[in-house]
Amino acid sequence: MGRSPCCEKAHTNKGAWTKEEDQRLIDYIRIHGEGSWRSLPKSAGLLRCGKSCRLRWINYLRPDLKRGNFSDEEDKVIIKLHSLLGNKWSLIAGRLPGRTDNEIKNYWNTHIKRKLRSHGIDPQTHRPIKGSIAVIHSKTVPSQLSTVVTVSPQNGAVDNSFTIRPKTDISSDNVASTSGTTTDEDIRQNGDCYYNDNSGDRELNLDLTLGSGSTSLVRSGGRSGNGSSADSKPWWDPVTAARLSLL
DNA sequence: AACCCGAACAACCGCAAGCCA
DNA sequence: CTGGCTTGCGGTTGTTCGGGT
Repeated sequence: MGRSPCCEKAHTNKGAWTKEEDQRLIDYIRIHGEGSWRSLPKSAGLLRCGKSCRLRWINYLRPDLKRGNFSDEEDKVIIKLHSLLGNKWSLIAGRLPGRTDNEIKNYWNTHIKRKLRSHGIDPQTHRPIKGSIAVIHSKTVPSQLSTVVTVSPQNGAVDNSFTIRPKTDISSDNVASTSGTTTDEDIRQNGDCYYNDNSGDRELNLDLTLGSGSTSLVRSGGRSGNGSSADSKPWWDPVTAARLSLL
């Protein structure tokens, strides 16, 4: 069958973009807006593949990009989101205004992976690497529909604990929804979880749902165990949540 | 000064999902 | 429903740069 090539390779430039090419792309998008990437290069007078134009715009030229170093807060958000979502860079990027999936992916591969390993944590599984096992205790308080999870790393790190409770028990403050994508809408529809880090005064409301095949913090059964759905799994996973607190 | 090496980041590639006629 | 086209995503590769020897 074979797919038609995304562009006429013989007549397209590759490699680093020149200032002139950047300017052409910026000017064109300023006037015509984003989209129609396939036809854009020709219309804009660029000898580039549409894909390449899109990538250049999204990852480098977009005016709302933050650029510069990642803050500690952003680090934490990335790590926590990655522990829940895995390599879903676009979803993670959607929660970090001004950051792109490519940027986060690169940052993860070059900085965070190393940082986690140095703390004895496997960056892929977010579990302690053999030899630096954390002890996880959890205590559910049914009357309050909340669970207190205590994590005691054995590698000398400071103990940590946090509380998880259904989001409806708290104020309706949400993290800013920046992407406005279907995913965010799904998140709102499918449920959410409130995450409170007891070790400090910051609270991180991840407000997430997950794709298929991952561990989930999302409600999958009755919150109070009264069997409102077929399976009786808790609506959040304390082990996954515990992993978060390690970071 | 020249070389090597690793870190950082930009860009490419293949694939899959979504859209639409 | 089907198939072609477009767009978006994630993995990977290529390039540049800075520090060490």
